[in-house]
Amino acid sequence: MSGGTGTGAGRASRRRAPTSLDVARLAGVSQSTVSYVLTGARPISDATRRRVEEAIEQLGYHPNSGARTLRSRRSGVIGLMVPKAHGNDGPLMEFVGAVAREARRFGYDILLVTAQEGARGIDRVVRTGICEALILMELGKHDERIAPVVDSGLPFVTLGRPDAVPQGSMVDLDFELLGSMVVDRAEAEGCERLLLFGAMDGRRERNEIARFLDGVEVRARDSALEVLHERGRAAEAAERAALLTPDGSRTALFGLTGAPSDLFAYASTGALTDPRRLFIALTAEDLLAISPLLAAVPRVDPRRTEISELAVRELVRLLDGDGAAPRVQLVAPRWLEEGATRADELL
Amino acid sequence: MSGGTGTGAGRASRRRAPTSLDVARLAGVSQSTVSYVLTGARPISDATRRRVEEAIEQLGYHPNSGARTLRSRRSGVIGLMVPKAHGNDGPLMEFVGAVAREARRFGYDILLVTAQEGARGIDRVVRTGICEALILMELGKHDERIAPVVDSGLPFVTLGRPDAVPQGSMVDLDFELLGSMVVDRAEAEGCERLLLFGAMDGRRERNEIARFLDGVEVRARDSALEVLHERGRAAEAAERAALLTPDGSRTALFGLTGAPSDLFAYASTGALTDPRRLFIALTAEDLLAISPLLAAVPRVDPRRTEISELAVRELVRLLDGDGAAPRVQLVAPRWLEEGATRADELL
DNA sequence: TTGTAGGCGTTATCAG
DNA sequence: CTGATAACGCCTACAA
Repeated sequence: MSGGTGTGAGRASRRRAPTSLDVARLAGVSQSTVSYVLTGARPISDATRRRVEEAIEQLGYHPNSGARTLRSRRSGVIGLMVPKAHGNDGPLMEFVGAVAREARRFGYDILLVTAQEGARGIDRVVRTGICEALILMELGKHDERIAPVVDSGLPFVTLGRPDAVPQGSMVDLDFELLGSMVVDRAEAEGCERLLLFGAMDGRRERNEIARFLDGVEVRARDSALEVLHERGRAAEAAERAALLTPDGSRTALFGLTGAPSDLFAYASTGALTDPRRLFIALTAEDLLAISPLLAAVPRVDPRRTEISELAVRELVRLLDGDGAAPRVQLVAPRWLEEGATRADELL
Repeated sequence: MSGGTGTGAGRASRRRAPTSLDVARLAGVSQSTVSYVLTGARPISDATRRRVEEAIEQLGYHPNSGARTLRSRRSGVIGLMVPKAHGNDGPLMEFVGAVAREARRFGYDILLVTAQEGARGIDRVVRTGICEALILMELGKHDERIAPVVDSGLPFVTLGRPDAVPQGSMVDLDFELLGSMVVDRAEAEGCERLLLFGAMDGRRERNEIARFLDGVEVRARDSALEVLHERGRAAEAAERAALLTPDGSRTALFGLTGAPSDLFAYASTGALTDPRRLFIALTAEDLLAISPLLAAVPRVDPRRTEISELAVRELVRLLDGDGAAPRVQLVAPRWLEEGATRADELL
């Protein structure tokens, strides 16, 4: 490419983009053949396929999205309903990024639908045909936004389950399993008590906490472990745990929700220096990653990336498989052990 | 609505969506009239307008996005290039959410383009006509993804400036101003020294840090303030600051980057208990919001929401105004004072 | 102030 | 295995 208007950094001459007809002419075939090469909806001889692909390459042809959507009624776009960020939105971005990446692997793009738009927003992206499927995050138990989704008949997946919505699939962390895992762990660590903190009892209406507590309860039923709840903050829980723990016994401390900063602060005062009496575990929030003090505490991986990817794959299954039935999939939490539980090393 | 197929939660009968022709028939006008009512591209009498709007309402009509895009070459979609999350992505989500909300205010939707896709991804959304404009986040100094954007001739805005890209607009925090603000503040606080931490010198290649340091340098030139750099972490900087500070004098400590956890830990040891000797300030990361220990420290608001909104409005200006020239807009940082600088209250 | 008609670029149904 | 051709739903000159 010597001179003229090459592919190079020319002055953004906004000349008409090549169409499939241009490709067809260059390849010496009909327009429909080009389409069939692209969609693979019909067998094409290797010879012509090659010619078409060369023409596509040569012209830098990209099929027009609007025309394709209009004709095929498939936009290749998945709507992602994101909640309005509240406080620490790091985890949220992890979901969003993972969803977007995985969607691309299957040829889909992600369009953001903010929670702020409410049911109208869902209605809009669905009725205008912008989105051909939906992923819904942090749906409330009886969310107004579920109606237009179900009404549309489009396939959808919810991340975290509000209540059973039989028309769509669901992907979530297995909070019930997590509950039993925590009980198991506490016992394995030789604890006599398990003290839960993070305002768990105040949030029975939140499904994930209810399920976690169910898991704890069921598993603790045939166990000698005493389960206690702490209304307040982590530091208070830790203090109470220390008071509750006689010499020679041990107490486990577990917080489901994020924001362990006060525990962090409490730990740094040296009040949690006896690992023989206290076993501490948390859910893995990004905060911990940057906090050397809590890096050694066992954490539960909430598996956000896996959940996001699974949600996308499930949606693709619903889109591809014609009469694929919706289903619920739970992802098992995992213990992350980056170090021993040596609270005496916290400082 | 008694029986039959009302608007209610019927069994998602995916019947054909109403078209503008349906609306026209119901309103007793021609199809084009419906279009003109919607686009406002031609004056319509109040009577017919009302009839059309009623028909639209009655049928629940939404214009088909594909058809509209195909015909008008405007998709109403803005591509948002998000970087791959690294560590603490809370700030990232703040940008994304604010961009999405503001875009909706102007009738645009946001499509995610992951950095992972690279230049190919940009090329794709641009050439297929999915996006009619772009917002680029965290572009590298000489980013490969800038070429296809410029080539496309589409309007775009960068958040944070890599290097001058005269074809597009830019919106960013005024880091130079921030530099001078920090120097000013240090002087106002009666400090003799300003100690900067957060690996600033190691990241001269990052434009924002370079600009911040420029601001510091220029402002400190005609000042008695001594400016020092700390390679290491916040805690080390604080320790060094304490060592450097003779009785009766005072040192300012400022960290530009986030992740102040080690300063946090350091503060909680009681090592920073003398506010007469140390003045501490930080950029406001979300981490601080949940950390009672650092809540009282003066922070700089990086104004992510304002920057995001401004970026969207700038893009709308480029899209609407025909020959609107690209420009650079810097947002002034602000001091957040939620409390005095009383390090002795940190614990 | 309103109606008529052509075409945007693709897919998919006809034939061959 | 491949070609011609009719929509998909909307916008917008051109006519009236």
